[in-house]
Amino acid sequence: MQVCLSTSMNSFPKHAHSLLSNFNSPLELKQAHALLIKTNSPLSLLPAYRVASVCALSPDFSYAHKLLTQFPEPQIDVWNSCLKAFAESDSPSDAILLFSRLREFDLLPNGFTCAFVLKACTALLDDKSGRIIHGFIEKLGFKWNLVLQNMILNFYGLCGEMGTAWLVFDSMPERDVVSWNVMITHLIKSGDFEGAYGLFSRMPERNVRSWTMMISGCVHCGKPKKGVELFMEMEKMGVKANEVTVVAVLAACADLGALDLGRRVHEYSKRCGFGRNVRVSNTLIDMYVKCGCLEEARKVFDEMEERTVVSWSAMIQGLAMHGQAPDALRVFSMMIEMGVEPNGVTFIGLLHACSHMGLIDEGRRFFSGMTRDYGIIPEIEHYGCMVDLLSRAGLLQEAHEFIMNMPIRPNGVVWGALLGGCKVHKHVELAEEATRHLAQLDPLNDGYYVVLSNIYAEAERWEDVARVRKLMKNRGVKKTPGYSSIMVDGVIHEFVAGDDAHSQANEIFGMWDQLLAHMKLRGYVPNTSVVLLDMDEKEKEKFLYRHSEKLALCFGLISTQPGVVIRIMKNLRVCEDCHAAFKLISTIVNREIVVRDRNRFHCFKDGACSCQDYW
DNA sequence: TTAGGGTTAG
Repeated sequence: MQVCLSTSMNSFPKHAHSLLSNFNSPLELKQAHALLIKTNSPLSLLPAYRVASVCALSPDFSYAHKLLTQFPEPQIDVWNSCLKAFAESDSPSDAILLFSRLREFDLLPNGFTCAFVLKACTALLDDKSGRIIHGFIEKLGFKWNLVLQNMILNFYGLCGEMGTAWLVFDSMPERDVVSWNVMITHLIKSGDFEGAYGLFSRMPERNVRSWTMMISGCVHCGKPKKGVELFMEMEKMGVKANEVTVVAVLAACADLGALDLGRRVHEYSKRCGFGRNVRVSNTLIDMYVKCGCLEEARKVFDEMEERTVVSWSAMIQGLAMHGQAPDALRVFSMMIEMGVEPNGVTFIGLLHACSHMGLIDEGRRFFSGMTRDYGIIPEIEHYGCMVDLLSRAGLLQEAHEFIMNMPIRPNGVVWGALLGGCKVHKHVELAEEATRHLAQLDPLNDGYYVVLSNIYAEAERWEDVARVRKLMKNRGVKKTPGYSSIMVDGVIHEFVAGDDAHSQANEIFGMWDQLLAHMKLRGYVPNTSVVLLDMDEKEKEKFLYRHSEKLALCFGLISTQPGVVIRIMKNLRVCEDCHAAFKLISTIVNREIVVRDRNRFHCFKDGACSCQDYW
């Protein structure tokens, strides 16, 4: 053997040594292999671990496989290295293929073997092979291995087999924090929030991951308030938040519009040096956007050293939500100039921007350009944006034709967008058609019945209004009550229409009376047409003056210092009368009023709104 | 060898 090697060293003095021990690529390995064959040297001259790992880098599985099966004195460790590499490669199924040949070589799998094959099964979501490995692990007595058990739990969770995951979890002789965390994460993903929270409450010990998972789980399950509460509890217990925790709690702040906490977390994040983390910055952009602070979002965006397509898309979407379509389009141009490839979400933001500002031609161009120039196939969301764009602009027939010609089946949102346009442009027939589809697609969504009933009310078709109400009652659909909230000194105050339950109700009503007097001097006429109830004018006015957003605004005015920006959140859309009133009030009190409604922002300043009355 | 994170139409 030594002779052969020295012969080869003499023939290829410079490359031989390096080739035989330092190969790092499949090509170099093939050259080294060829050298051994040429010099009649044994394969064992190649270091086994290196063979295994480089084999797995090769797209040529059969070559790797051949080399491994020819290897003298097969060792399970060498196979394991190869299995690991294949499990982590682009074709994890090769790991399973390799595993199936172990028996031919009289090799007994050990715990690592199972771990790597299980990893491959997990990557492939191959529950058949996974079950075989699970059986294997039990048969071979690796049950004591907690890591393997946790991997099995994770595997069943990923395959969506929570029943089996519970069986494994319940039968585990001991569990560590990972076992609990794995169960919680999959319960959240399967939509069982209560189950996940139940486990979280019962955990014997929690680490920062447990807290983070639960906070982000709250956000994903639509419980951002609970997420914020958990974050506070976590802080109280002295658990230090990391980048991932910061992302989770910022997402909760974004959903809640909790600017104070969002700012505090931003400061904390800077102190901890998380500022360079792209995901943290992306979430900060979104948080500031959704808390109505476009300038601060822009500042975070501008200061980023590295931006991904998500950063650009979040900024475009933010500008769209704030009615800054020209800026959104400029940011898109910058993105393209910098060579960042847009994705489907980028175009949702762009179409959203166009739709909210009535930029019909630009919207049409983006819609056709996304496939032509960037190869992105429009999805249902893009069609939804287009229907919204056309319907808002009053092109209702075109929107209808667009829906009829869609290559994918329109969903409730698409017909809902047409219905919204019918409300603005008072088109009863098309509204009825849209509602017929919506009754099939989304029969329990109260919003659509309410819009149709409002369309009839505006046309003074009270019998039809009554008919829709009856339909809602028969189907058990209830109207979501509208409410507005405002945060003062860290406390959220919520108001519903006609609310007199607030401890300062009298001062709130007094403030409204003062404002009303000023507004009337400036030509305000209450727009009672938005009160869609069959009652007399005076009653309607009284009703109008107690809208939840007006109450929240008056409370904001009596409880904050002059000049401070007032931020209000509303769960539904702002009504037309409140919109007109807020424009006037912004001049009377010389304040900026930011209202976040169901799907966009209205920034009232000096008698105008950032939406330019197009919403 | 095991668990957590960002933008998404009305």
